[in-house]
Amino acid sequence: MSLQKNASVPVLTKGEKTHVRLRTVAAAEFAQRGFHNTKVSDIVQASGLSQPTFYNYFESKEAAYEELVGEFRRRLEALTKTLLIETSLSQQDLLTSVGSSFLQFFDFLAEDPALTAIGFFQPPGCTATKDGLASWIASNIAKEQAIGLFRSDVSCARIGKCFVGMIDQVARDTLSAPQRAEAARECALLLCDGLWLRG
Amino acid sequence: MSLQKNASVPVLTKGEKTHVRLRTVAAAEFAQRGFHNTKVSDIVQASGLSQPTFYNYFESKEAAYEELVGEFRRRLEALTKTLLIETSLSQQDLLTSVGSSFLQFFDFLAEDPALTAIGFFQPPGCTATKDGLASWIASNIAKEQAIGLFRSDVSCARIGKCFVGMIDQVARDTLSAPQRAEAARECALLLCDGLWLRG
Amino acid sequence: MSLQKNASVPVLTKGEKTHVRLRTVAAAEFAQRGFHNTKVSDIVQASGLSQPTFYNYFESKEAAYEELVGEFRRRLEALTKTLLIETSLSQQDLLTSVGSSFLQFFDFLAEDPALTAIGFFQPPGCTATKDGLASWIASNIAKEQAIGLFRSDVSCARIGKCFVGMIDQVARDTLSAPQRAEAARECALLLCDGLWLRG
Amino acid sequence: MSLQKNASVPVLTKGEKTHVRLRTVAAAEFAQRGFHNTKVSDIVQASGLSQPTFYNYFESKEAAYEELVGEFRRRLEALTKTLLIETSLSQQDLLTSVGSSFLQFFDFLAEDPALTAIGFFQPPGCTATKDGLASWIASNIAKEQAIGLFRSDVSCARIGKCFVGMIDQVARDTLSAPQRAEAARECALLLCDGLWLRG
DNA sequence: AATGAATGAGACTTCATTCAT
DNA sequence: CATGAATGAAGTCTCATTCAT
Repeated sequence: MSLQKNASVPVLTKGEKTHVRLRTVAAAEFAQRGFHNTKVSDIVQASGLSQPTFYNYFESKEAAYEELVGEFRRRLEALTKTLLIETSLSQQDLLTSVGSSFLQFFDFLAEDPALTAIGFFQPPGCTATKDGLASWIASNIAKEQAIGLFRSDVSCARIGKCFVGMIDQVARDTLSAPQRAEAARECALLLCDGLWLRG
Repeated sequence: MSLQKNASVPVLTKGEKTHVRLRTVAAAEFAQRGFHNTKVSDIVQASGLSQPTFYNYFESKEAAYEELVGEFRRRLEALTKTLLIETSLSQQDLLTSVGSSFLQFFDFLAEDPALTAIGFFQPPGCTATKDGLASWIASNIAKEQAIGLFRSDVSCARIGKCFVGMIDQVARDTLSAPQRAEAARECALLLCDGLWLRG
Repeated sequence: MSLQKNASVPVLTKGEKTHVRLRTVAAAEFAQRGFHNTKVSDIVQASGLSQPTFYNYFESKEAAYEELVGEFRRRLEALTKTLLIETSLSQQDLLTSVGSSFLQFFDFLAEDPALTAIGFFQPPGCTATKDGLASWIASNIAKEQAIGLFRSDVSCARIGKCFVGMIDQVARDTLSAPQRAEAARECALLLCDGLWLRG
Repeated sequence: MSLQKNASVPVLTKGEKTHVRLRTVAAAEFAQRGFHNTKVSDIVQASGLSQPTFYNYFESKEAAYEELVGEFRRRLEALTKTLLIETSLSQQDLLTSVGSSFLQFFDFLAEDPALTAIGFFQPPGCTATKDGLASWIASNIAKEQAIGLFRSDVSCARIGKCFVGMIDQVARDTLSAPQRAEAARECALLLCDGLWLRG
């Protein structure tokens, strides 16, 4: 038994545990009530702590919010990076692949609903997050256009925005895993195949 | 030419003019700063009026906001109703028609930017507005599916949401008239034709 | 037909009628809600008039209130003056006479309930009114003590206050005419005969 | 003598002391100016505190007022309960006993003049307090009538009201201890013996 | 005789934030 | 590490009152 072993188990000091608790509770409160309608006193009360303690761990209410939004964005960016398609595919495989991308976004957004609400759906942060996402996706698309996967007569930026818009509206509802799969399939179908009946 | 003719010109009383001014200024302030960061004192100051006057025309700050949001939604719903396609079209004409719908939405959203910000982009009202729009569009789509214009293997509700999501993200930027035309064309292309290159 | 005749019929100008209406409505509103909770806007709304009109007839909200209180006090003082007993009476007749005084007070207070509420039961005016009444009664009592009608080992001022206190508490409830008669009889009994059983 | 002894001395925390101070000052201010004319800013200024502090200890201005009125009523009810006469007495002793009851009320009302003003003399609470007192007294009287101490041809409710009315009017003036004794004696005389001279 | 329109002055209440312990 | 206690700074809303017509 080496000490190494303990290193893998997260050993949190009391202070770190408090920080985590505050972050978790803050996320839940912000998600439920929105930034403006959440009071610091709500957060500490739900945490069983006092107000000054909150300020031991966060510069301000706004800083706490930023911290949460920032965390969400980092995760989202990381995910997006993994979704780049790097090789040519058949149309059928492309459909599957795009569907998988949608699904991974939907799953990601469903994973931590409070954080998602704060980072993706709620003002004041949601706009910037979506702009970021749109540009990350656009940058993927640009590469995919370059290898001839996608049409190039629509700008990658535009496609990125449309992609984000679809995700945004569709993921707004809380969806079960099968519902997410279905939604991803339909979104892919729409985006790849287009709106109308084909002969 | 008799004085009668003036009867057709809207003659506003002083009070009505004040109401209009307050509404206009309030819309601008709300649009610029958001609901929570707009103070009644900002609005009246920018209107050259006193605070109590505000309360002569609106129940509360919130009521004023609702009034503006409501107005926006009514207009948006009316527009949407006019965009139903009622006859079968060739693929080419359909593309044009869908493009025209996008364009009309973009033009509408650009027409009164302050009101649009409040009703469409800003919390707390934007979610409900978009849900409304999605359902109005879905109801159009359902009819269009029924006459065989659009594929039916994706639910009209889903298509409505995707449509709204695209509009939302694309219209977020302030666009000039030609930019809007371009954007509408591309969105239509994407939604009708799909993402990839066709042989 | 002489013009004299019309003199007996109250011929009110439009302005006088408005004044009366405002006074009546104001009395009702003040009585119902109290001075502080009655808004000038309540009064004029209930009168079908506008706020500036109120100020055509009263200096201020407070002045209107004073006018009503003053009117009540004048009537009450006049009544009290008529209740002086000027001749010696048998004990039985005295009881009747004191009972009659109580009854006249109760009837008076029931006559115009709104005005009574304002002048007799409600602050801020009620204290002064009762002090006035107590002193008017005391002055009657003094004379009645002088002619040997009442005991003199309790000061007339004290008796006046007790009298007023009894009236106040007993008349607080809205009483029907028979209830008032009964109340007056009991009060007289108590005040003349005393609290206990006599052999 | 151990430190233990201090345990019997009420040790108030800083917060409790602040609460007490605010209550005391609030009572004085309310008593002096009345509820409507007392501003929270008056109270905190006279307490050397800031406005938010007031709201740390009371829900609202009204709640603070209620707290004071409630305290007064509780004390008054407790006192009244002790004044029930449970044994038969001679007329002379009864007079003394009733006089003592009056005196105890007068002393009680003089004890904490600010609280008395709020709970007993001032609107909006005074009416309910007096109704309460009248009914508590009536309930004593009922028992005293049952054992033949008092006449039963006047209802205990009526006697209760008269008793309260007398207390109310007589105690209105600020009286010194000897004046209170004199007042109590005269009131007892009046209530027991009646108004007129006896042979 | 009456009013549409406007306001000065101020009250209550809230909340993020800090100090001293 | 944690908190009891306190507050600066605002913000919404109310209401008696007045001006100009």
